[in-house]
Amino acid sequence: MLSFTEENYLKALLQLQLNEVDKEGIGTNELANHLTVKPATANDMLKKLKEKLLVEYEKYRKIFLTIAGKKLAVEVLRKHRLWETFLYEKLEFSWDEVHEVAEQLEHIQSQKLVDRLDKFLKFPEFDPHGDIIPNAKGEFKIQFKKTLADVVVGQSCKMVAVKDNSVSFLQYVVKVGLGINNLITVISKESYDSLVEIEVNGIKSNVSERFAQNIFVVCQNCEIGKTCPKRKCEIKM
Amino acid sequence: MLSFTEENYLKALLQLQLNEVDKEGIGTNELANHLTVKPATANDMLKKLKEKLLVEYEKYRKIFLTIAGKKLAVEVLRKHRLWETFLYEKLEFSWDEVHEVAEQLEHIQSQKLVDRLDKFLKFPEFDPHGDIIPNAKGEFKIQFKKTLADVVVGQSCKMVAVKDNSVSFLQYVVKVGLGINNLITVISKESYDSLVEIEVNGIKSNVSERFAQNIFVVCQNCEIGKTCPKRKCEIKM
DNA sequence: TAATAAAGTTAGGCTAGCCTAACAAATAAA
DNA sequence: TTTATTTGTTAGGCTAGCCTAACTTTATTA
Repeated sequence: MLSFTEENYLKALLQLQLNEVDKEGIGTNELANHLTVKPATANDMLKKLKEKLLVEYEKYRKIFLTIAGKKLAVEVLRKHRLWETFLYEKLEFSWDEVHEVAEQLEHIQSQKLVDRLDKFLKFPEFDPHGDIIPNAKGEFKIQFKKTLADVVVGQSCKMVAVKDNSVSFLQYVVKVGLGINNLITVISKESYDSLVEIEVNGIKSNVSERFAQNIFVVCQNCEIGKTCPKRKCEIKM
Repeated sequence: MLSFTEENYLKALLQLQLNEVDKEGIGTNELANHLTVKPATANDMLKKLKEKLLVEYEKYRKIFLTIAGKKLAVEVLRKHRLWETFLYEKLEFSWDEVHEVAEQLEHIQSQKLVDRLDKFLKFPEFDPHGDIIPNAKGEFKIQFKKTLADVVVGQSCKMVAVKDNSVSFLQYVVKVGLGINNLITVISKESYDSLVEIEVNGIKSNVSERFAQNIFVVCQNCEIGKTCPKRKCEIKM
């Protein structure tokens, strides 16, 4: 059983991990800053969490959550977002009031409570802020982070999803010759009008920046559901 | 702002005060015992609470809550019972499961949360154990004092609450076939081993004196919220 | 009322989680 | 590549809340 404080450290690590896309690990200062404690304090806790096999961490190196640590952190996040949903939907709290109270409620220890709350709320997928609520198994519905607009010139990537689900956009995607699992290479980017030149199946075309921002991609080595080898494109969770 | 621990001490003092009607103060050992800590520990906290003007207390003397201390304690009790009601009515917890979780929830700090929860539950007057929920002003309406052990042979009574909220006791209550609002008739009392023979819904069983002392009852003429016609079943706060 | 038992207190010690100050390593810049 | 800067670590100290062991006061009972 973890203390409130331990749970907060794990949650902070998860949030930092999710926040920034191109991130190989989290720093002690960064973590401390996020929790508004001093680095020395965070350091103490990191040793403790390492001892408990909840973080991967070596002196002077970056911090990573272990599978076990991540699982626990996700559970806290799940509770947080379920409570936010409860406060917002059932108790008529406003959008900006829910967070503070959920910070407290997320630490209540009772599996049954979480399950029943989830059911009571009809298994919501999103909290009042539009953030995804992990399901009972701790799975986030996959959420991609990297878009075609993030890919640098000369590199290739794999299309995995679209951000915009409108008919007009989807039709446009088809017209450009794109589809899920297609390999896309970024040939060039024109800074003047922000056009992106891409090549798909040997066919070159130009798309706008806005278009590129609505195509989710992963690097070529990525496999859905697994951690990105470079820890970059991955997928929220 | 009080810590969880301080709140628990105040709540314990209030409960001990309420439990025994004719009581001139609470002892250190008694308090420590109720909280399952050592007397020395309770003593430390008493000094702190005295400093904060939440208890009246002199070395080697009995302990009393001050007005301020009682107010805070009642607020905790109110939250506890509101949460129990929420768990029972909205999340379908059984009545022996609610206590443990409410012990955690009662410490959540948010006046708005309490108010909204109260409203959401339609301002309940009683929790699932039949205990009175103090209103928003911290007023209790009534408190029971007559137990099954006080009922004389041949008379009937109505169960209105339990004194002991432990899981083991509550489960036992269920096993015996008892519940809130049940009509209980005392068939006989055995002076040799203090067993009480009762009949509920046509089913007879024997319970111990200790058990009987933990079942609050009112006479058949009593109506909740009104003064007992015989002025025996209820007490004021 | 004196002896014994029970209740209550003090002293000193422990851990979790925080701090500051001094130091060490890694990274960025000259 | 050496220096400066940033980042991270260690040592030592604090408080809250708990403990045990030794002691003191109050209550009980012979």
